[in-house]
Amino acid sequence: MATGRTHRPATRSRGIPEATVARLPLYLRALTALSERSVPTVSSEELAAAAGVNSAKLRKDFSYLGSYGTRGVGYDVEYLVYQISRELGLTQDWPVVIVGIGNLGAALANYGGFASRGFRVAALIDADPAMAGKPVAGIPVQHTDDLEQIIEDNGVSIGVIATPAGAAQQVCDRLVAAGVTSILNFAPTVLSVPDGVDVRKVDLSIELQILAFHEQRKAGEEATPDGAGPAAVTRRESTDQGPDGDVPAVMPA
Amino acid sequence: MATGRTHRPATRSRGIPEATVARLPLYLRALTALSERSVPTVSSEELAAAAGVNSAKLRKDFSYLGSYGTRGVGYDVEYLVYQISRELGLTQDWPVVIVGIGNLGAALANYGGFASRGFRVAALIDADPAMAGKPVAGIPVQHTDDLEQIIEDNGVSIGVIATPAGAAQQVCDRLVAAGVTSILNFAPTVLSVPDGVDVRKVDLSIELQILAFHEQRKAGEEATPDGAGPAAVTRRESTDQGPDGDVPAVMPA
DNA sequence: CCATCTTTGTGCACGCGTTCACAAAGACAT
DNA sequence: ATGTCTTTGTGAACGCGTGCACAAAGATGG
Repeated sequence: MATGRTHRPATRSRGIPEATVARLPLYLRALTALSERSVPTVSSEELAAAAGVNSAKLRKDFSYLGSYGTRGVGYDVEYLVYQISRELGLTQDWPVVIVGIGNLGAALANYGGFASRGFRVAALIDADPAMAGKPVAGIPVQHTDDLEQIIEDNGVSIGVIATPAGAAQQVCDRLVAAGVTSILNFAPTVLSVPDGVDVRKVDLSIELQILAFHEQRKAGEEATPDGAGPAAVTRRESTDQGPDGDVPAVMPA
Repeated sequence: MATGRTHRPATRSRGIPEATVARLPLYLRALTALSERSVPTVSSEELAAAAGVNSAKLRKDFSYLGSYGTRGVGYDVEYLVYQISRELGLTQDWPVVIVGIGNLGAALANYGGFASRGFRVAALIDADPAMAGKPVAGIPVQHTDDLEQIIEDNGVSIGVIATPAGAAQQVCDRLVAAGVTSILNFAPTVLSVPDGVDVRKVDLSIELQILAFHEQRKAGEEATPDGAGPAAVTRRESTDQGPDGDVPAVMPA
């Protein structure tokens, strides 16, 4: 998982558990694919397989939304697509601003997955004056000075931060002051926001580090006299200096 | 949270809970910043604030690694940086391949956060013959045909998939067959992998949808006769057609 | 050497999330 | 109308993660 909710300590939003909300987009995607293939109904078992989850979990998730299934038959695909879309708020238009148009910001601006689900890139904002006016993904980049005005003019409530870490908190503060109440943060920093503002974090480096942890564990399984992991892959040389190497830090960070 | 572990159902890897592992990179980042400012020691309270977590949680997390603190004083910054780095496997070199060099793939290749933490971009791979040989982030793009050879030559065990959704599973299968055992997936698809392979997913569109859900909830709080949410922002027109609108699906998906 | 003060490490309780297993509900055939 | 068969919806048990609150440990000063 590349994210971690920051604020809002798992408070059930309206009877719908946070964990369920996080899976709804997954179901929606699977259902949309079925819809395009004109499949009329689907069972919890089939849909669960397509979404990569347990079928009991899926049924319980849907039970929070209401009783939308038909026993003995399954769920009506089109109807469920609509219900989930409505629950997620995707039946309305969400203008979004992206702040920080570097490599990542530009990639996000070009990302098709946004526009296709009710999210409209209302503006691109960057602090570099040289960027101003230059079009990225067909949208002219605007300068940070006009941030507040842009937010207000477009009624933006969702902001995406793709700036360097050093600028993120400052940008965040300005977004919040201008009325933004939801932030998707790609900068590798902990943002502090007032109550009522939601922050979700996407950190590429953290994801890789978690993978590295598990990878190291797999590689080290050859040594454990334990259950003897099946066919331990010995691909990399062991840099270990014993289980308690006391060498002082050398990591560049 | 932009991620969700797919495989490996929360199995404690070696006494260290999955949730703790996911926070270690966060602590490491905060500690690195302290180290650069030459701060010798730090208390659990201070470090927790910097990492944005509860101090009791932080102490419990560290207790899984061992007793690295000194009561009455706190934790030695340099020592802790080393211990966490070692635990995460960052004291060794991790060659990584990125498959799919579009907007996102190119942005990832340029992303500095990788190289700075022991992750080395060993190769960039794309299916478009026109891309072959063209340098991105100083690294020449290679063709998909050579995928297996590249994995083997570089001893790669971590792969990043940034292809379109349609190609992801196929690329995944080839990566796994070639020996990759950890995958970071940016494509909006559920990947199926054999046991022993870890997949982490980063899905930008899902993150936005989760934010939209909470945003909608905030906006709709004006109507609830309940506790009367403080100063409900009435920024967007209510598209609601009653709490149980029975309109058939219209979403484009 | 003793007293005091700070901070760690953890026992414990609580709540959320997951999963099993089954009763209720409806479709469908006869 | 009745019986069978499929699939939903959910009660209940279990396990993980979180946070409180405190005892143990060590530093520091007299």
